[in-house]
Formats: sequence, structure tokens, C-alpha cells
Amino acid sequence: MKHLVTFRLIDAIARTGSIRSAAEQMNQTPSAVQRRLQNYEDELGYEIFERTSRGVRLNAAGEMAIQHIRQTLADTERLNSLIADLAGVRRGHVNIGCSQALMPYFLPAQIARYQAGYPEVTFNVQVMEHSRAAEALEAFQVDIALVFDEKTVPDYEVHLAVPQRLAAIMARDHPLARHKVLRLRQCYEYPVALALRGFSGRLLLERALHGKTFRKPPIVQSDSFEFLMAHVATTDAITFQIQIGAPDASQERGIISREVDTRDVTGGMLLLGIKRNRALPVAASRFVEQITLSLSDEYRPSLD
Amino acid sequence: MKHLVTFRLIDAIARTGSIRSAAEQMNQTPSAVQRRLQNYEDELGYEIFERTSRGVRLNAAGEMAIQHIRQTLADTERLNSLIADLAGVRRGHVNIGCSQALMPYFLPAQIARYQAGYPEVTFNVQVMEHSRAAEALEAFQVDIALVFDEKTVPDYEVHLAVPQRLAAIMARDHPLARHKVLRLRQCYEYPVALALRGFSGRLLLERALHGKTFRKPPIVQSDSFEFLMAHVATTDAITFQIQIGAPDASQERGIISREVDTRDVTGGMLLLGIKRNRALPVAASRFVEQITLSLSDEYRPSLD
DNA sequence: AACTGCGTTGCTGAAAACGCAACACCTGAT
DNA sequence: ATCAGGTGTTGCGTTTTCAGCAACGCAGTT
Repeated sequence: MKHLVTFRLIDAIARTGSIRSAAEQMNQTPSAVQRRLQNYEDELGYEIFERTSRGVRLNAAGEMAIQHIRQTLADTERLNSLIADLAGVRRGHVNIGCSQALMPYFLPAQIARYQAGYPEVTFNVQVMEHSRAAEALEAFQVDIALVFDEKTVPDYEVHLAVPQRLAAIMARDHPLARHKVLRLRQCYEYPVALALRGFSGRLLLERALHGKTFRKPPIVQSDSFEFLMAHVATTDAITFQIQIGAPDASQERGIISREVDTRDVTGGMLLLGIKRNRALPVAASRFVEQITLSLSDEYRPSLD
Repeated sequence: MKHLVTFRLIDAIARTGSIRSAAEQMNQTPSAVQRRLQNYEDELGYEIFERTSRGVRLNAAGEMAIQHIRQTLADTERLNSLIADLAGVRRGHVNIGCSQALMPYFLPAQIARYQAGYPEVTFNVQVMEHSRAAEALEAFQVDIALVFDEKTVPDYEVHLAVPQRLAAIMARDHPLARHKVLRLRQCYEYPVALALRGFSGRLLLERALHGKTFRKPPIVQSDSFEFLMAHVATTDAITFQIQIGAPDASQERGIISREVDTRDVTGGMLLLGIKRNRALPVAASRFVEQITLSLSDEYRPSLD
């Protein structure tokens, strides 16, 4: 539709904060973009952006307008998806925002499995923590969020919540590797390597360590799990990760994961979130069904 | 927005069933309308209408498209309404589909009261029974439905359900007028004047009469309540109407209404319906609030 | 004071939309 | 069988809208 280019332009203006950058992003001249915006504002009867000296910013009316615009864009995409599905084409696109813990094992496996059935469906996966994911859902930047959050009062619709325990990760030949379940105190008899604050597992751990006498600073901190894994593989240090992001024994060579006793660490929740009252495109909807089934089957029974 | 004229045109085509009549209705030439439709179909990649010898008809893809189109039109109106509300203009429009029983007293009073506060808000009120109202909600033809239905499994969102008793209506000097509550058998000792089948009160009455020995055919039938009222005012006949549509003693001269005993007639429900997942314009939303309050206050307590 | 980045506007050529008229087709009545 | 009246569709000239260019005014920065 013709008007959608106007909407996409306005969305770009809102995101970039300036007409010129939006024009560049959309391969158009600033004057064309400015005119489209002005036309829309004229038809609406109100200005949508407040003009400042270094760009534009949404005003109150604009906040409501941008919501409607993104809603319309998403609805249009959904219509295309519905009709394509009706015609048996089975293609589409899914935008996912999720915690880092899903990246190494869970999501790749799920997407591979999904694309085995629907090879025409494309994916876009971005790492974000839960508050950013909530914003992205609201702004239609992602279709579904798959995030870890230990305190549950989200403003999106929680389609599924799966409890997640904490796992300790260490070298395969580590002395503690012979236990099936570890107490937190046991782990802290060795050096600990931790992810930065803000990562899922770190949040759980910090709460568990509150007031504990054996608490000590990590020997290594990093925002890279690849680094942490490599570190514990070659030393006697221990790192932590939530269950779903912990390495599977059958897949990784030098490292292994062991559950931490639930008496020490209360589990958090892995949330599958969707924007309230949002009708998902078919591809995204089917993907939600798949991971819902997977998560219910694989993870829930083992935690009863 | 520019594209909305295309959407309005397609909506008109779908409603009228032909391009030419839609063109006439929208004060345009058939060629312009046909080209807009063709453009939209091209951009969508699929035909939306099946061309027949005497017009056009929506196909499967079209059914989904028209849903999206009407949704978009409604959303646009809602945005305008939201922004107008933000700007303090407080105007808007409300489309209502409702049972006949609401027409003589309830709705006029409610609308008058509403417009006392918001004189810029306009109303459109249409009589329809519940199945037609459900369709109208679905097709975005009405914003809210206020219908009577004795069996409750609607496919719209029931925002409020108020029980409704049956009232007998007779001349003010009728022998039965001295009772406060009437048994059905008492009423049937006099001639009965009934609304046609399909009207709210008639439905209730028919169920109550099932198997009753004193049942007898009505002496008069009509689809006009004005006529029925005038008839009972001048004879000893009795007619029936659900509570909310019964004349108030203080308003009408020659007639009066008396409740029918609940042992004889089980009450039905007056339903306030809204389309599922539909975000109403502010004017409609405020009107819903008002009648929700009115119905809860005035009618509910008296029926406990 | 010069500069840089911003939104905005006049102008011109290109593109899209419109209205008119004519066409092709089907249906039902004559 | 023919014709009239309805339908969707298309070619064409005209009108309207739109995009790009260049320039302007403005505000904060160097």
C-alpha cells in the first residue's frame, strides 16, 4: 500500500529522531520525507513531532500516533502472512528478542527444527534483557520475547512461564564433577568466574549470595560466555548459568554442568512474552506453538 | 490519510457488492474505483474479489483483507478520537446497535444525558436483534451492541449483562393495575396484544407459555410498539415488554406497567457487547462507562 | 565569526490518479 | 433470437500529486 511508505517513514523518524537520518535510511531526500510527514500532520490536524534544534521528538499526540502506525504496519504484515498461508506458501518472518542464555543451544535448535518444516521462514534474533524486551514488544520491534526474569510483573502478555534452575559449569575433570547436585558452598570452595551483572544467571546468583559468609568476589568477570566457558575448561574455576543455557554434556568437550541445589538458589522464570492484544503473523504464531510444546515437554516435568 | 480512501472504497465495494454502486456511493467514477481496487490487489499479490456477471464477491483472501481494512479504518478513527480528546475537543461519534426495547426510554435518556456533558459527540442508533448485532460488531458497523438475549453464548465480548424481567403493560384504569406484581395466568384472563416473534419480550413470553393450558393466540400482533401501546390504552387488552422498555408511570398518560411474577417468567439478559480485542474510540468508551454505571445502579439492586 | 547540522520551502520535471468514453461480457426480458 | 440493462475493464488526455534539487533560516558548536 502507498500509505505504508509514509508510515514507515514516520516510524523511521521516530526511531532515529531526525528527518534527515530517516530519509537517508529510507534512501530518500529530506524534503520528500518532510513533506510526507507534514501531509500526515495536516490530515491528522495536529503536529506529531516537536521540532527541536537538533532533530525532532514525538509529542503526546505523536506517542499515540506512532502506536497506531506501528500497529497498522504489524497488522498489514499479518494480513500478508495470513493470505500467503492461505495460498499455501508458508513463508514469513519472525523477530525474536531473548536473553543471552537462549543463544548457544536452545534457540538455534528450535529454529533449525522449525526451518526443517518451513524453510521459507526467516528469523531475526536479538539479545536483550527483559525491560528492553518489553519495550521492543510494545514498539513492534519484536514479535515474541523469550527472556529470563526472576520477579514477574511484566506489562506484556506472558504466554508461557517455565521455571529455571541455576547450573554450575566447570571443567569435565573438575573434582566437583562427580556430584550430581552441588551446594552453593561447595562451588565457592573454588574460584568463581561470573557474567556481568544484568545477565540472567548472575541475577539469580546475587540473590542467593545475599548475606552468605562464603561470598567472595569473582576471579574473572566477562560479558562473553564463550570466554567464561573457555576459562573454566582450562582452570578449576566455576561459572554459573541458568539451566537452559548450560552446556549439554553430549555437546561440549571440555566442560560439564551440574545443577545447584534448590535449597541454595531459588529458580527464576523463563518467560515467553507477546504484546497484549497483538495478533501474531502465522509464522510467529506457529513458532510460539513449537517452543511452547518443547518447553512444556522437556523442562517442566523434570522440575516438579 | 490518502490510503484510507482506497480502504473506504474497498469497504463500500464489499458492502454493496459492486464496483459501480460503490463508486456512486463515494461520488467517484467506476474507473477510478476499479483502478484503486486493482492497485490494491496488485500490491497484495492476490485478488480480493471474485468477479461475477452481476458484480463482485469477496473470496477467501478477501474475507481476511476486509477484516484488516475495517480494523484499520476503526483504528484510524480511534486515533483521531484519542488525539481530539487529548486536545480537549471532546468530540467523536458513537455507532450503536440495539434492541427495540431500548429505543423509547433508555437510550434517548442516556444519550441526552451524555450529550449534556459532551455536546460535540454525535450518535447513530440502529435497531437490530442479537445475531445481526453480532455481525455488525464484527464488521465494525457498530461500536457497541445493546441487545436482549435469553440464551447467552455470544461471540463478542460481553462487557455487561443485566437481568431483565418481563413487564405487563395495560391501561391505567385496568382492573389488574391495582396489583403490584401479576401472575401470568391473571394476564391471560384478558386479551393479549403481542409483538411479533423475534422481539425481546415476545421471546421471553413464548418460553414462559410453553405447555401452559391458558395459552391463547394474541388478539393483536404488530411490529410497532407504538401501536401496541395505543391499543392497550384504549381496550382491556394486555401487552408485554421487557422491563427496560416498559413505560414509566410518570411519563406515559394512559398506560401503566406491572411486573410479571418471576415464578412464571424467567428473566433474560440485556447484554452490552463489544467486538473482541477492539479498542473503542474515547467517545464510545465513555458512553459504555456511563450506561454501565446507570444499568448497575438503577436496575441491578432492584433484582437481587 | 565561521561552521555544522537541523527542519523547511520554491521550483521543476516525472509519475500517479482521475474522468470520459468506449469496450466486452453476462443475464434476463422481449 | 434479439435486445436492453447491468456488470467489470481499458485507452487516452487532463489534472493532481509527488520526488529531487537547491537554497534558506535557525540554533548550537567550534
